[in-house]
Amino acid sequence: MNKKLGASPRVGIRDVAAAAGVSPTTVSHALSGARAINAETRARVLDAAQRLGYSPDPRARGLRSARSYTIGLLSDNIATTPYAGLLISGAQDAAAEHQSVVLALDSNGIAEREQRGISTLKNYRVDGIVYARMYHQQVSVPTELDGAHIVLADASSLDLSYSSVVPNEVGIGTDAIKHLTSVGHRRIGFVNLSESAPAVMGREQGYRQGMQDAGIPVDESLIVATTAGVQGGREAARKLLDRPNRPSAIFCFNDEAAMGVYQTAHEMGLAIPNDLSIIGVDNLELVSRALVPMLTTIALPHYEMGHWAVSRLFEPQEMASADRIHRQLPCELIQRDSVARPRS
Amino acid sequence: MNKKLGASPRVGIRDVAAAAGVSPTTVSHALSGARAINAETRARVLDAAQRLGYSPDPRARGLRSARSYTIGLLSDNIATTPYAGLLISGAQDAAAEHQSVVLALDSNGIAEREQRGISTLKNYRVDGIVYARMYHQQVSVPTELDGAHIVLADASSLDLSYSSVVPNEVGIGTDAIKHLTSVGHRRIGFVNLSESAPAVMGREQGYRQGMQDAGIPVDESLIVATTAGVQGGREAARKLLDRPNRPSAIFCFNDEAAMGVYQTAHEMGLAIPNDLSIIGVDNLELVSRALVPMLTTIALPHYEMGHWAVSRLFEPQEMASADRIHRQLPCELIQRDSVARPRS
DNA sequence: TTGAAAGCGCTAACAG
DNA sequence: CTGTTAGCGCTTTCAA
Repeated sequence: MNKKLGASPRVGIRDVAAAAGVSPTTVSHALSGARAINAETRARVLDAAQRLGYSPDPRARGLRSARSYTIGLLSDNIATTPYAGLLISGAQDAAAEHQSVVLALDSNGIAEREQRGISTLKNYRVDGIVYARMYHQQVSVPTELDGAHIVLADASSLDLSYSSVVPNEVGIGTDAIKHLTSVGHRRIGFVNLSESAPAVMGREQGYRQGMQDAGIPVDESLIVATTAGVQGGREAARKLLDRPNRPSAIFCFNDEAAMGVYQTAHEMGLAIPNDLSIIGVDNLELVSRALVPMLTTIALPHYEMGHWAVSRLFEPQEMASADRIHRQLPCELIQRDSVARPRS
Repeated sequence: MNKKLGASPRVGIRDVAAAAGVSPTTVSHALSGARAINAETRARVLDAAQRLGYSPDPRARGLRSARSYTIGLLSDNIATTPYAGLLISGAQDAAAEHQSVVLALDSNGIAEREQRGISTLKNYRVDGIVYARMYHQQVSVPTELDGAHIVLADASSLDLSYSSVVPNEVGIGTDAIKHLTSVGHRRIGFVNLSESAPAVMGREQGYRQGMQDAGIPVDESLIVATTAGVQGGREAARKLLDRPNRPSAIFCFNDEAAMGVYQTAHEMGLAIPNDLSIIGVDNLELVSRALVPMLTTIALPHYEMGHWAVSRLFEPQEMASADRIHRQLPCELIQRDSVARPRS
């Protein structure tokens, strides 16, 4: 007991070679498909490998072929942010499709930890790096990463020399408004953050676009910028609802803000969705399913971003050409119970 | 541009050896401390290594020395569960302290994915495995892992042949009750889950213990088992509060249940904390800070469990002896605004 | 206290 | 289509 994993003398490529009556080279190529092999020989090798439970040691493989079969994932706070961990899951799945694995390192937003993370990834000779953020933001890639094979996830950078994948922020706005106008709303408030981030700008643009698409002139007083968090949502709702001609629906920057709007609506005796329809962004199940009534919201494609980023790292064009792709992924509207047609 | 990471011909042990005027062997030993080296020579080597920015390739190292400098972390849904990702952070930090890295694989609760994860970890020749769960539960370690070097995190198993680390569930209960009784509560409700899990049993035991410690006989009708989720909290609160002699405080199995209790209290026109004090477990910031008033709760030691588990893997005793440690970590009470002394 | 040689498990380069 | 040889970068043996 307490043997090391694989203590039973691991079967190596020589064992398979012996069993199949061929050379190790042939086994290697039969398994990797790197060169043409007689079909029958190949079958014999595959069979032997299977029987012996052989699978190549990625370290030895990498040592020789200058690949590590490992992708690095450098993030700020993803591991500790609700559901953003899905980005990691997506990355893992994509890596697995290429017989690779992901080494996820979370800097927790601390610069020094990021530095160490970069060193670690370099040490482990990762084949590529996903540089990710927990929410869509503009980043500048650390210079220590220069020359590395990098894709940005849930982040974009000023210089466009890295491929990147982010949510379609404008689409989030237009989809939300489209959903609201389609059930009859015309006075629609927008609770936005008072920061300058891609998500903030994009969703506002989408809001304006959506209103325009519905032929509704934008009433600037219906757009209120507030601070992050539930508290911000409460305050913004107060401004929006505490007036004679209040909106019949509110599009919230995220679910947290929406939660604040719920609270204010409750205080004011407004019934959701009949007196006020609400739509959020994030699909934080913990919040959106807990609210009464359950919140209609737009889910961010975390899993998909992680998957796309890693897949991209494996594409030959990414390696070869200078053409970078900047992809915006669509976001899904999750219909629950906080939207209804307006009264009257 | 677009060179591979470390394309600039990486400095190897030979370069350092040349620069320091010694053999590669000496460099290796000077850096690893595996054998005695003349202090001056050693200094020269260290200096050269530093200057050249050398650090050994873990793959080559591992290939020779039968270690991979990699710890595997096999979990069910940790990456996608709010804040449980902290367990991974803790594991990473502990691994870094031992020049290692963690390969985190999330099965998403799918058996087939777990199987593949195990194969992957075996392939990568990890030095040890943390078998983790997103919440404290009883597990049986897959037989495929037999012979591996394993520690359980946020999980325990029937056979005690693996070291494990879990939250002190009983302590959670006694701490909660102690806090409540210390401000004067005597009729304290307990909203528990109707499952049979270590957390459920442990917290109830802690509740009883806490009441006993305060010299208060347990009123069985004050303990109500309900389903998981906010909805369960709402129903349980209804049972507890809709009676003449209602409790002045409620200890909730978790924050979600607490959220449900808040909602019911609101509906019934009960003011928190003055009419009803509430205490939760989990410290889901998204929930506990969002509620009005903010929720007093008990935080689970996710980070610490991850850290402990990996640290344990590196301890020689763990390797050598059959003595397994089953550790219960203390949990911190986070005081916010949902507890006050009862109305006379 | 140090160095030279061998080899971890695999794949690339070079034959045939 | 297949095999032989060499060597990835390091650490371990063995020898001095």
